[in-house]
Amino acid sequence: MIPNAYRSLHCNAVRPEHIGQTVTLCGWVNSARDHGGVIFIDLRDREGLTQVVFRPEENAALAEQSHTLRDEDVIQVIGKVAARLTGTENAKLGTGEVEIVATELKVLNKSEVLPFHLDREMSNEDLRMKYRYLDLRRERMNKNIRTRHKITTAARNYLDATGFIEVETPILSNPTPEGARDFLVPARLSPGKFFALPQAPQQYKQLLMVAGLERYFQIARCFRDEDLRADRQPEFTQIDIEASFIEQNDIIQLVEGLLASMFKAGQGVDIPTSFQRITYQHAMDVYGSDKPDTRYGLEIVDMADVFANSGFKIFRTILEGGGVVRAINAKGFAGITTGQMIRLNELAIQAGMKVKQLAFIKVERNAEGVLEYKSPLWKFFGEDEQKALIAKLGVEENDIVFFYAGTWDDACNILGKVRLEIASMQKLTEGSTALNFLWVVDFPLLAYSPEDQSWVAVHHPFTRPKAEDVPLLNAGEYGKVRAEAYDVVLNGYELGGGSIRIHESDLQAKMFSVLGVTPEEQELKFSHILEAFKFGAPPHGGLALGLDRIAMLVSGEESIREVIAFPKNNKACDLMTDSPTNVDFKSLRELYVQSTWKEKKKEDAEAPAA
RNA sequence: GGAGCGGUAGCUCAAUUGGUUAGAGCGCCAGCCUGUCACGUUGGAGGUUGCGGGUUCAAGUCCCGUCCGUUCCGCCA
Repeated sequence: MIPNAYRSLHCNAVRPEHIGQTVTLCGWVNSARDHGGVIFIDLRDREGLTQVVFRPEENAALAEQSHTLRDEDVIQVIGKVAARLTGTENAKLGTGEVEIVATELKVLNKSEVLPFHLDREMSNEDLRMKYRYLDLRRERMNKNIRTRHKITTAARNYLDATGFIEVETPILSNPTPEGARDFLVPARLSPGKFFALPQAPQQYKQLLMVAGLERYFQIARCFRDEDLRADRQPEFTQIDIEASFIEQNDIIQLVEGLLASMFKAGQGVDIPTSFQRITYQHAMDVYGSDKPDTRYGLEIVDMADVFANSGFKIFRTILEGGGVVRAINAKGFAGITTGQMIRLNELAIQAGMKVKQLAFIKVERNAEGVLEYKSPLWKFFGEDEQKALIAKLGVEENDIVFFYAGTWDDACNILGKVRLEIASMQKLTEGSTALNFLWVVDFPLLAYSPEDQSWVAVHHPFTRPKAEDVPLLNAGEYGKVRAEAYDVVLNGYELGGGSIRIHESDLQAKMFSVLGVTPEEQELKFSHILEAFKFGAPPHGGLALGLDRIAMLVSGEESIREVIAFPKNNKACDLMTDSPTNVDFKSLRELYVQSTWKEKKKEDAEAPAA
């Protein structure tokens, strides 16, 4: 801290070495302990606390003044640093061996009583958001905001050191044809036209590669007008990266180093700089998710070989029809409650399960000490099947095995969700400090959308197909084409993702046509990028990391709201500033915009009862 | 758009099967208190139980509607 007229030290900096010195401190009254005679004030600034003592026998007028201090008053104190009386040291404070014997007190600003306690956790989110500036005074929030600063700085430093150049791209840009809903901004000088806020600087960063920048990054604010979640806000921040003359492996190594520097800065931990890599296919098969949490097992096991010739007709028929039979062994979860079972089934039904109940086998020892396989379907299995099943799943006493038989898509989706819910019910990650980073690679390039009755890009339309799969693309086997795309995952959270891009205009045009973008639309919406690719676009690729999620995980929080200074609530409103807000007719008219929104009519209270 | 959980004093929560004047801790205000650090202590103020309707002799509690918060599903290239 640079001393100035307001203060000579931060509160937390006062140490025994200062004993005898006169210091000036500023801050907030954290607590005032008035003993009638002597008064203690804990003075707080952003760095910490120092105890200030006022004694009537030394300065009666000053002591009298100190009686009027209330919590959160902003004050300046001049005083002499003294050792605390023997036996009154406070080991809980960094400054607990010393105190300031005040000689001058200036009240810089009185505070009204706060609407909530700063030193206690709150459950009233409304109130926290309305008084966010007070919420941020709390130690936890102060720490979160500063941790975010540290990891952002670490990222900047790392990327600068590895040759990346920070470039700002436009916030006012064009709507994205596919993907999330855009926030629109009316363009007054182009009547009737609109800008959109960027969902990501995707096209700009690729054009910077065409521009020959070779290595670009940006701490980029992005906007998506979709419904919110604990880890999704309408505006959020990405560490956006793009580089030329690189391959997937180069990006992966770069990002491993980048994340290591960020976790080092934020948490002080050294994470391994070579993460496990698994294919999308493997992730879906074994975890039923493309962002698997590998802090626990509960792996999904394919049971096709066990049931291929099963006497249990349902399983056999599904297998013969090209479906799958898969199982999860929840170790030690035979004590599942009825309520938990109901919840699992509800979850599975919501995820697309066609039957009412998940098939299961529960293994418990009965009163006679004999192992019992309690299950609606155990009796349908032959003895060999039973043995094979037990061996394959490692079934033991107190386990419960859940089955799903159906299409591969449904099995992944349903068992993936069941797996997460069981882990939550069994509290498998409680108290865990594990950081399970991994890469998911070889994503499919395209997925068929039954709603749109067309193929859509799994990542985005600029993603490069794997070279060896291009023949499949040309042959129209769209579902089998894999992409040069990769996601980085931590403990079940997608931290970021990216791809090697298409840099040839003919391949890009081919991709657009597969996606059902007509030549006219291509010309209208993408002519700039298609044209740019004709002028010597280098091979390039990149990735974007969700800074908010990383900050959340580094801080051990469960919502990104806790690491964003001024977040929006569930309805995308800011309760502090009461935004969004109505605008008057004149403002709208200037923009050539008219609202069609009508307030719902109140129910006719006057109407006679029917 | 759908589902779950929640809404009681400024804050955090309690209130049995529907039954007395809706309580506690913290905070606040006032008094006392010269070594506390979540100071102590005595007293006091503070409530449209989110809102509207209904059932009932009686509703914080049951029913219907609605609003708000939150979590999840849908959605998020």
